[in-house]
Amino acid sequence: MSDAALWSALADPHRRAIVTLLLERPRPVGEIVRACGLSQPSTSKHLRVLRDAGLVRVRQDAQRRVYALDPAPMAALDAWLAPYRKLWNESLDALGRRLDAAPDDPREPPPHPEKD
Amino acid sequence: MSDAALWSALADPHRRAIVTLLLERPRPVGEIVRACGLSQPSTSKHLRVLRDAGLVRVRQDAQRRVYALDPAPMAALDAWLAPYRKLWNESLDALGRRLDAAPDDPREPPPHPEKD
DNA sequence: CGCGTGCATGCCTTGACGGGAATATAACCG
DNA sequence: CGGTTATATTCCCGTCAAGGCATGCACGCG
Repeated sequence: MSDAALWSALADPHRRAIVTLLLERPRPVGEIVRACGLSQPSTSKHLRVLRDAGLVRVRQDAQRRVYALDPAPMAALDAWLAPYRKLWNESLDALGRRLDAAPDDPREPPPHPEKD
Repeated sequence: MSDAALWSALADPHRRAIVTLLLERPRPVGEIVRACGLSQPSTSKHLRVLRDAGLVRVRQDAQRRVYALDPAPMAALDAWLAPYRKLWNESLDALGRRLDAAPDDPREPPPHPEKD
């Protein structure tokens, strides 16, 4: 599961900030450094993690390295999330209904927990 | 922002496994322990993290604690992911068509979206 | 009641991670 | 070539999280 690299890459707030930053447009390292208020080495290390996760690609422009977002790996997140998506729609929907509905409606859905 | 709790909760592979496990049905702790091969205390601690992130709810049934998934917080992940979703659709589409549109492209390694 | 079961919590150790400073590397400029 | 800019890498340290063990706690049962 190389999902692991993806999740752990995005688990860090600074890295999510960088990704969000690159959502607007590609940026050179120096700009990212200034934007997220970290030291240049730390930023470079974060960028390395993102690169290893496949989330960003780098293009060399003279001495500068311009980092660009590659959103493709996030499709894996979306795929992982997919089974839950319909669930939370149901539950949010059911919640609103329940708060507003009859006092004695059934609480347990058909799929009953088994086992003793 | 409690996004942090959510992301860090799901960043751990064991916790993702637990969540996936609870996707099928609610389960008591003992069952989760057996399923993910950790010690009971470790499992309980993971469950605590998931509970703090709002991802699971617990129902007491005699001595047993039955954990159930609460997918609602994942909507936040979905929301975060939303801006990228259209991007990766575009890029996947464009990827097969024109990998390199830059006129001055130096020599980028072939951007292979392969998983290892 | 006391005891066994099922789970949570506290303590401790270890390993991974993040941050900064210093240093290395690469590219441009003169 | 030497110097300067822009970024990557290394070293070191503090912090934190994960895991196991021992223990505490609640509940049900005999």
